[in-house]
Amino acid sequence: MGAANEAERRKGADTRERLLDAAESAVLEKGFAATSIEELIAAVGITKSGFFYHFPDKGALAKALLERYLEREEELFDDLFARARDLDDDPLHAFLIGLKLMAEMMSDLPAGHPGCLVASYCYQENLFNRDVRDLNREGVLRWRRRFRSYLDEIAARYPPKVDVDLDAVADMFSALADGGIILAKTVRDRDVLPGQLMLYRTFVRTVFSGTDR
Amino acid sequence: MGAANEAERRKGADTRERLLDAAESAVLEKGFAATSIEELIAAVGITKSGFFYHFPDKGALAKALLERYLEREEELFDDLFARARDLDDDPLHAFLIGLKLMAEMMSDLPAGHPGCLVASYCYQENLFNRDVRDLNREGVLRWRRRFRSYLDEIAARYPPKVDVDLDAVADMFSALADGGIILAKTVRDRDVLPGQLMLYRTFVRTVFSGTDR
DNA sequence: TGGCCAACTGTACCGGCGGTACAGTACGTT
DNA sequence: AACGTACTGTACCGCCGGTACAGTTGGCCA
Repeated sequence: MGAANEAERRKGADTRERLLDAAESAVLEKGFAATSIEELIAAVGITKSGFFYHFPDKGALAKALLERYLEREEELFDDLFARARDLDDDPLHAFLIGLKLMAEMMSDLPAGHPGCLVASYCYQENLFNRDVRDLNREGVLRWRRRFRSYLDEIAARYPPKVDVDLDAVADMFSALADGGIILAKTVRDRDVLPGQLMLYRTFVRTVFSGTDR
Repeated sequence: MGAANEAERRKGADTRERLLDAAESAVLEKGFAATSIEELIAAVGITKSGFFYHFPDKGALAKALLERYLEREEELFDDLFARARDLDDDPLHAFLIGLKLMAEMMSDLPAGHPGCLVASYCYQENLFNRDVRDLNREGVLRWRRRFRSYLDEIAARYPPKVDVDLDAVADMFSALADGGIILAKTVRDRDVLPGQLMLYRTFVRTVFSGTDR
């Protein structure tokens, strides 16, 4: 059907990706409103008309950007915790390994974590329509469900030593990650984010195993 | 010297405060770049000339806004932890009371927490000059020093049961607060932020007293 | 080889906004 | 009556986001 030109299609998809790349870093550095279409097309090397060929308006760019970001995060989490589970079949130990891998990954980013789009969008919510805001919300709720399922599995084998709401403990990861990114960026110290993730790790360990180390 | 009109001066200071009020809520809702001078003067009921009488340019508004915000936060923390200390002279118990007061205060905000300017500015850092970025950094470092001093006092009486970096535990409050605000805003659930603060409280309790309740 | 289609370019235009410049004014204090 | 504060009014500039739409390039297939 339609079929048409494969090489052209690849080229188009590539340009679109490069627009999203340029947009992502710009948005994380100065926000969506201050990210001009002109700078994006200059970075990619196309004209303004070219931009509007790929996105009907700036809002469509915002949506596509967030969708791609959330998908990539999901893949990263899937991958990382699957690897951790391969290393240890015990749910608690696997989770602790996963958190350590995450902290190491953050620590290895040479320029520090570039930022979280969810947090960026959150502080500019009125710029976006309902679609995008709901997308953001669903993204966070998916993180909650993911961590909650890990924690449920852990709690089944290790009854919590402390009285905590597991949804809150699940959210705590996201909160510490987003908060840690903000602190790391503003004090300009790459080590803050991995430090916070490792603190989450010791919290989870003490909640379920009650022991240090 | 100069002395001059007292009533006029009060009126001018009042208009300036109202400009800052309008700017603060607007910035937290859609970011600094998307906050137009025109909407601020419309909200306050003055003309554009009036705005530029109070601030030489938009950058000066950004700086004044952040300065006021940081001062108010400082006062709030001073006040709240002083009250907590009045209720219990033990540093650990006082700190735990302070955290509970904080959580209750956040819980009582009818529309949820309006947002943290530090976080908002962090995700728009390239819009601001060095002055403002350094101000933001100093603000966060002041929070760290404050909580670190509480924790040092606690650690002197209650040796930590878990091996943790006290600077990281101090930062953890800020990270959970900022992260909690983001989660609460994006999932649109006021209870998330107080929940995270209470989790920080149980973490601190288990680190220093090692017991649940 | 001719036509199709994806992926653009070129040109023109609009309105909003940040910012500048500066003259004028209302009003309380001295 | 004079002075300073806190503005208003008017006019203007340049940039940028956004729209509209017609034209062009270059692989691919029949």
